[in-house]
Amino acid sequence: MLPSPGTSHDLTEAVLRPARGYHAFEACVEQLATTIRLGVYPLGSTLPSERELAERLNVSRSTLREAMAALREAGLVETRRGRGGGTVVTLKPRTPSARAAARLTEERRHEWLDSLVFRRIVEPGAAALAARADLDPTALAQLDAAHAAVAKARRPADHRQADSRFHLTIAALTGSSRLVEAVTSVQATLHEMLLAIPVLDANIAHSDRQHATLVRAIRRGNHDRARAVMEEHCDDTAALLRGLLG
Amino acid sequence: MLPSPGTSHDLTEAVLRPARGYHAFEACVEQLATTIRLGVYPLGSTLPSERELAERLNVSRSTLREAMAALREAGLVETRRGRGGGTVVTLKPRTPSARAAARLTEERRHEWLDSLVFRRIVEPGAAALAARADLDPTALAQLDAAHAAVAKARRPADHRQADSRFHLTIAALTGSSRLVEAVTSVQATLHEMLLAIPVLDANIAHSDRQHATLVRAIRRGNHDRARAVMEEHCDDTAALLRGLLG
DNA sequence: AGGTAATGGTCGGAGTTCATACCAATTTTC
DNA sequence: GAAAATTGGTATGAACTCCGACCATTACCT
Repeated sequence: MLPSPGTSHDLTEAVLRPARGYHAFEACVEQLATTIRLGVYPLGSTLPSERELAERLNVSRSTLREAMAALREAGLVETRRGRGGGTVVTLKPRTPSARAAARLTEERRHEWLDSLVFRRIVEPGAAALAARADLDPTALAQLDAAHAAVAKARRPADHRQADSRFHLTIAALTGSSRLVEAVTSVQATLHEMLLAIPVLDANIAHSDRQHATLVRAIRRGNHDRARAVMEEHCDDTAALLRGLLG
Repeated sequence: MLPSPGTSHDLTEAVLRPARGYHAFEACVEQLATTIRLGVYPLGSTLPSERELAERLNVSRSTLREAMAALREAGLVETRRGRGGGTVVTLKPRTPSARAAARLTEERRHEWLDSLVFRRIVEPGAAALAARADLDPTALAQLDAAHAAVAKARRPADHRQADSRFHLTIAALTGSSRLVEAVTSVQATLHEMLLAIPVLDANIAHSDRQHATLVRAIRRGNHDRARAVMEEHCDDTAALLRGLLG
């Protein structure tokens, strides 16, 4: 579906996209698994009830239940019945490892690189917007909490999850649901990519410094600075990934 | 575990989105109608064959045909059988008019405003990226053609379509399919909004000047300038719309 | 003129998804 | 301890979607 690079930039080719990529079932599995892996629902937390989730995802409960069964079978969650029961996250965050950067579809690779490009636009935009908004104390507390979680995380897997949450939190601060959607999607892909490469302490330290600078810029309302820092942050990650993934 | 649903900045609330908004049939109608109204397929042009469209939209031919039937019934297209036949666009571009800014769902209004926010991030990003890329002569020709079409358009309806195409063309120049998707979506919403307000010659002239500046910046590879101009362009349109739509 | 190819039009069975109702387990509440 | 409430578990039939094969029409090509 993706035109190979160099193909003519024909509008009609570029604009028409799959009207519906997956079946509802797959879409649910994908979204829930992503949500869990990104740490939106951390280890031990309880997901919303089936009925609520079904409504939220705009899917029948039957379909949602099939998705849940898949997650259960995959070991991401466990389920208890009865009032006060529900579905709890049991997945331990996966530790990044340097395996399997090979075995990549050309299409997949193209998708990944495209995500990096898109990210470099969307996330700096979100950062600038967050800096522009005047944030209420609650919002600032969320930002600080997310930032502290990243800074405190010791094990690489925890750091990875906290990092995702940090970036999602910034997007959520803007109050734009479309932005949140875009960042979620971008972070999901990014998460996949980062699992395929080795993690270096130096990279983490560098990243943490950028996070701190970013938070400062957002709190001060310096949107140009916030954007610039986030751009640099994205560029650094992208360079790392492009280098290691080809 | 789940914070109260009043917090608009809650991650778990913000991240979970409908896994699938429409049925395949509706999605097809929507996308095709949008594509036509945005002028990707101008009046008199022939759409791709049903088999090709079905594959492109990742939908069975039966479903696509139902969508086509809806478009036919709505008067957007006409269909002829046999080799050399196909489906041609018959919709005359609608003339913007000052009606029906009333009768807006609160949700709808929220969606519209959100689109303006998202646009202000995505389109300037696309412009900057297009300026950064070194464009081959074919690409430059497409850019110029799209620009010339906007500048030449006399009737408001034609201008509106040409404007959409111009913005889509810039996104397409970047070669990023995710960006094209984002801009398409944003332009579709924008199109709806602009149909609900009166069009002023002064606005059009102003917009045209910005287009010219933008094209110049892109051709020169001045990405900062390209972004700044596009930001201003978005801000101006947004201000107009926010003012007239409340 | 006749054959070929490309197009839309039609049909039927298989798989998904949906909506609804009801059952079962467990906690909370009184 | 009993009732109520909330949660997951199950079942059924309707509607939608998909796939594949085949038919009908028309233009192009030899």
